[in-house]
Amino acid sequence: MKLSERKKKILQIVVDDYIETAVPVSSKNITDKYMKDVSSATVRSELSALEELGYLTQLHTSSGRVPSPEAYKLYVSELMVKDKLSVKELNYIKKIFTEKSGDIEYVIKNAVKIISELTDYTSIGVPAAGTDEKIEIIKLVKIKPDAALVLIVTQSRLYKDNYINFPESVSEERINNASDMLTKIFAGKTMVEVAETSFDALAQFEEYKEIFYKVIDALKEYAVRNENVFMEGEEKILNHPEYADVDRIKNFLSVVSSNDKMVNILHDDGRDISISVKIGSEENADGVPEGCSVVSATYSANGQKLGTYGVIGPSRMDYQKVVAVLENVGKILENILSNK
Amino acid sequence: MKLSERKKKILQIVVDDYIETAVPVSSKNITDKYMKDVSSATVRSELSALEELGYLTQLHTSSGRVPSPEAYKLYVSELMVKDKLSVKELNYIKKIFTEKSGDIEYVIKNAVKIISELTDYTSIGVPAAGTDEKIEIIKLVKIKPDAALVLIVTQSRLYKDNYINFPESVSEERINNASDMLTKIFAGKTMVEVAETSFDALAQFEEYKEIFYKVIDALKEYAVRNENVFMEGEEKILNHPEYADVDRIKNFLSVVSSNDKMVNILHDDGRDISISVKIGSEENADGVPEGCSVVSATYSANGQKLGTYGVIGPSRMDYQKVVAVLENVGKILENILSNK
DNA sequence: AGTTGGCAGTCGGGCGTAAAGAGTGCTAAC
DNA sequence: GTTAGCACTCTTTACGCCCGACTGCCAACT
Repeated sequence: MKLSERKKKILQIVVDDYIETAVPVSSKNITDKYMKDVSSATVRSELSALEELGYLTQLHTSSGRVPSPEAYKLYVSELMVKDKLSVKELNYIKKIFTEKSGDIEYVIKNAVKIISELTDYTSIGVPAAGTDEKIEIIKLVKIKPDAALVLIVTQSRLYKDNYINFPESVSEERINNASDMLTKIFAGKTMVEVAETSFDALAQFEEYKEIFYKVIDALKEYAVRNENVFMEGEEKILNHPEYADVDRIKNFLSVVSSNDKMVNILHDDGRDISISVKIGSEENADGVPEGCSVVSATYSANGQKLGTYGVIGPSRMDYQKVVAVLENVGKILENILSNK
Repeated sequence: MKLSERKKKILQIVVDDYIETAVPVSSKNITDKYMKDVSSATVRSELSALEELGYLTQLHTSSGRVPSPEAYKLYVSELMVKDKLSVKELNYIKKIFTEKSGDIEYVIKNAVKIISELTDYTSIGVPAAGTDEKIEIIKLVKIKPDAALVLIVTQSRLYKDNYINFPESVSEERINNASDMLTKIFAGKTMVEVAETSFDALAQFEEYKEIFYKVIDALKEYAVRNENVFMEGEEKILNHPEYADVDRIKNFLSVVSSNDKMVNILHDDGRDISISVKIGSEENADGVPEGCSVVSATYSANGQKLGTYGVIGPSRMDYQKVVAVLENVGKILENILSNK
């Protein structure tokens, strides 16, 4: 079902116009604004054909046409004219990322913020799971007489959110020894492996075994714990006229504020494409709410996946801008992080 | 302007009924449901008097009465019957807090989650600023050949979100030495003090001064960095009929998703009360949106403020439940944390 | 003096009708 | 293949209307 050039052009016009105005597009509107060389009747028959093909729908008999999810897909993959960011915007992105440094979570937080600012949509990010990376260092840091912070360093991540408590005070020396031994034992294994193995052999380390078991528990917890989802501008969805309806808002927010659902939606499909576009529809149970689209990208540095970032908004989304922003943030990010 | 007992009773009835039903309360409704001993005409004159006193308002001449912010204030401080949590709810709270441990941020996250679950409102929490506490330990932990994590331990907090990068690889020994020296130099001072002092004297430490200055920068950043605001259930506001209006939702979300604004609202006023209730109105520029109320409490353990937690929702809020939940979560939390 | 029933007055919400407006689909002619 | 024209459909808005829900006031009662 190849589309004629004119059909493509008209479809592009419909999508562009609908994205801009949020108003169903009529044949007259098309001829007036974009195609003065033909009459509205001609366009009408083309529109009718495009509807037959599943690219357009009508809300009711006497309304203009609205793009279907299929139309958006085609638009993004073939019809859309790619946007370029202004120099100002590019510099802004660069500035943020060179000023700040830190671990992946911090980078993602900033990326999400920038993306939301530049696109004016709700933006989201999840760090790539590092639990299948090899452990490099395990370190216990004594914080209180009877408590220590468990740090796990893998190639791309630092896990630093778990604590262990001891029944009584433990000397710094013991803790340092334990750190060194743990690193020796577990370096080269992944957290998932550690979580799945039983370490009966550790029982031999008499005086340390208690600490070891606690650390293993901490490791296991990291392995199953959900990744943080970072989000910015969840209220921006309200700026769009299709979200004047409270039920839709409710639905949107309930999806967006559920970490599990967002991780699921953002989870990259292993496909090796830079930018993925998911468009919500009734059948598509991907988790993307109907009428919503998610545009996302997975960024890497030195061959290691860093995380997935994206934008969620109405299907009637400014894909040109969004794709441009995601691509550029990605490029700049990967450059900076790879050079390190 | 003391209210007669009957006026108080009627005002209480109006607030109770309005909280329950969200419908303006009429005189007939009152006599039918709550005061069968008098006629509606009698109640009408009382209502009229209460309106005169500023406790009630009418949306239009032929509507029932709605409580004013003043009425809610009086209701919470004098009229309301305190609620008790069920044993099931109490056990649920206890279970969560004994199972989990960790630093303050983790505790707050959990508290906020529980509060939102039990009250069914949007709940929020901010850790108390620890930047005016005395530093106990400064520790640099080598993560990569040329990068270290900066840990600062104060009495109640652990700061663990700042990194420093070195131009070249630095040995573990040097880093450990630096940690020890830094702890000696800065222990007993607060981060705010450190941020305000200039440490020209450090220039003498030749080979360490570079590391020192970077750590001081990190300290300064902690000192000015905004506290995290934890939030749960921001979509729950939509369950209330007064938030059927998109503009109000927008306003609510824009306040709630601004960390600065929330910190401002939650900032405890130094007053030594356990539970604070702020009710939004036009004049009151406290930052609480009109039509909203914030109920919050500041929790401490061992004389040290831990953080402020609360609930934000429509002024027509189930104060009985909310106050009970906040009080009990606080009690349980303080018990558990003090015994440690 | 406080309370009550009754009644007039006000306002909002729901409903049907009417008219206007926006678009389409179809057809006959070019 | 394209076009102008026309009939048809459906939404939106407005208007008028009536009903119901309250209140406020007043005169009568306890």
